Amino acid sequence: MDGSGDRDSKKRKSSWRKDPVAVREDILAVATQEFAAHGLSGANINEIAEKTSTSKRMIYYYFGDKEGLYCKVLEGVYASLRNSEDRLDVEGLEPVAALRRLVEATFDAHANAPHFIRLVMIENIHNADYLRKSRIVPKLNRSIIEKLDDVCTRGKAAGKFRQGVDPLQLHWLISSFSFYNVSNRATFSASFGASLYTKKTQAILKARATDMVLSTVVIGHVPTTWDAPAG
Amino acid sequence: MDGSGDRDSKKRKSSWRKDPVAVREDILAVATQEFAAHGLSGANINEIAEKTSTSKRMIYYYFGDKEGLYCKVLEGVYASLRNSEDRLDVEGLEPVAALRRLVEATFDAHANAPHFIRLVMIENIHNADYLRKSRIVPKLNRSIIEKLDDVCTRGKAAGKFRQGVDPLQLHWLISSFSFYNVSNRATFSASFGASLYTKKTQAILKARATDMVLSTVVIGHVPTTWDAPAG
DNA sequence: TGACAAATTAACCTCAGGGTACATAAAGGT
DNA sequence: ACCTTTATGTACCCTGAGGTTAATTTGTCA
Repeated sequence: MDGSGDRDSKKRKSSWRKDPVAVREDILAVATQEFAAHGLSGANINEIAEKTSTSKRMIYYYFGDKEGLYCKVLEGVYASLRNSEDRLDVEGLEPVAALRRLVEATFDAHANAPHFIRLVMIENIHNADYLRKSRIVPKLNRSIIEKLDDVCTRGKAAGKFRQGVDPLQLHWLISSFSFYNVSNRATFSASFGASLYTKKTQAILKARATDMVLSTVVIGHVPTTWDAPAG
Repeated sequence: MDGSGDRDSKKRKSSWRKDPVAVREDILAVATQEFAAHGLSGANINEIAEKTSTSKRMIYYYFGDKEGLYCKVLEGVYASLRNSEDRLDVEGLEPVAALRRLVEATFDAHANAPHFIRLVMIENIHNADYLRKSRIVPKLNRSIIEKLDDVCTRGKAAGKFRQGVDPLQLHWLISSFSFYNVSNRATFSASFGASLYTKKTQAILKARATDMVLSTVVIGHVPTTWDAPAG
């Protein structure tokens, strides 16, 4: 397991080299894990330091204090979710297919970004105090709304979407089940069992939620997923 | 405002009387506020003590330690949400009306129970560790599922609901937007502005979400809320 | 090659905050 | 009236964790 660790430890032990970028990233990666796991007050700077390959002093050197570190972590996860959204190409698709794709992609993106979800939960506990300080995050979120707006505009123009459909409200709706599905998994399972969290049932939930969104937005869309035998 | 506070202070000052029930409730009420506001590790026992009309010593006397107090707070808010759900009489209504009523009531109940929402969020951060220890909470949650199950069964029997409709999945869906609407208000507003959180827009969101649920569950239901002019 | 800045280490400081020890007053039983 | 149990007030302890000081090494540019 430590076959190649030799070189690394040599590097760090007898004669360490400077590598500020790697150190910063190392700290951020560990801090993301820890803040996501335990929250702002719950996370422990000493533990974060131990899990990095550097020392506590470096955390303060690069990030000032605990809150500074937390802010950078927050910006990091927001940026990384934006990336996964931006990779989604939806402009080329016909409006209904585009909307379907957007909903499914959002559902999946949330399911695959538990750190993001947990940090957003934590941030909500803190009334978004740190998010509001960030100058980069508001920009990040614009792109998803623009995508939805584009789809809605084209859908209405084609006579396929209802006229009153509002991109922001639609985003609220799509986010709600995508987010809740991950954020409340623990309490939901504790209350009602884990039956909704098998791979199979998750696929069903996604399909039904997607179908449901389409049936409110798309004129004449008839939902069919519930017609399948239960479960 | 303190016209009658005189008697109370007399009671506590010169010759205090024993009143264990009131003391316990006082502590619980304050602790609910504080844990909901700051989380488990974020809440401060000294501050809780200061905000009660009793002392820190009594917290440990009645609740053992911080986690013990937190558990009781958690059970308290769950119980109080159950109450608001149980007061809802839905058995007498025709299935479609009953479902509509259930969705609207759930939306409102969540909107009016911010403490509950925040504590559930906090509990999810802790992977529902404390909720799982509770023996009373699983019982509490059964009643809402039973209500939904009753409505679904009647709806299917009347040929109005799709056959595959599943009460637990339906509950997941209804909870998702009801919960998210409150839980993520802070970050959502920070990202996209607070336009969705006016009284008027909240009513619209509730109506549209309700309409959406009905359109997936009820055969032949045509959603109309989006047809209104945007906003 | 030596001064200067940037990066890093190790040891230390401080105090907030969870938890306890001990004394004591009120109620309740007999 | 006494003893016991329950309830309460005061003062204190002490560790964990956020943050700092000061010295050391590495790189860089005259």
